[in-house]
Amino acid sequence: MHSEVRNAKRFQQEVYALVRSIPVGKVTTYGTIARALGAPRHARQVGQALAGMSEDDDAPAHRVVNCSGVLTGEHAFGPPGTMRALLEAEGVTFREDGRVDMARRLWDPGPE
DNA sequence: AGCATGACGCCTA
DNA sequence: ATAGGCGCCATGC
Repeated sequence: MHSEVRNAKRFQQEVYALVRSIPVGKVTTYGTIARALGAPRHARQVGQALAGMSEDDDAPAHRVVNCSGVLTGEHAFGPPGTMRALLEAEGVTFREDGRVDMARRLWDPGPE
């Protein structure tokens, strides 16, 4: 157990905590989360952290999309269409092209 | 140590 | 508006 791994785990926990505060009906992005955590160049690591989430985690990871409103984490929610269904059930609206309407649904906690 | 991979995002044409 | 190129950085082999 090296310190690098510990830090990665702590980062992972911080990501989950922030994801848990995303309001129902809203979405945020990997980059937005990274910035909020003071690590603006770690958008990829945010995705990595979510990929490592265990089944029983309560964090609503389906509310995290990429900066274009594309559901890039869709594959982690079982059958195709599941992630979108979860979001629509919460009132998230989609554009005709299948992307989330970011202009109206983006949630940004800002730097803390 | 080097190379590939990825739930990313900015810049450019 | 959008597709490609490229920078970024943790992980695994």
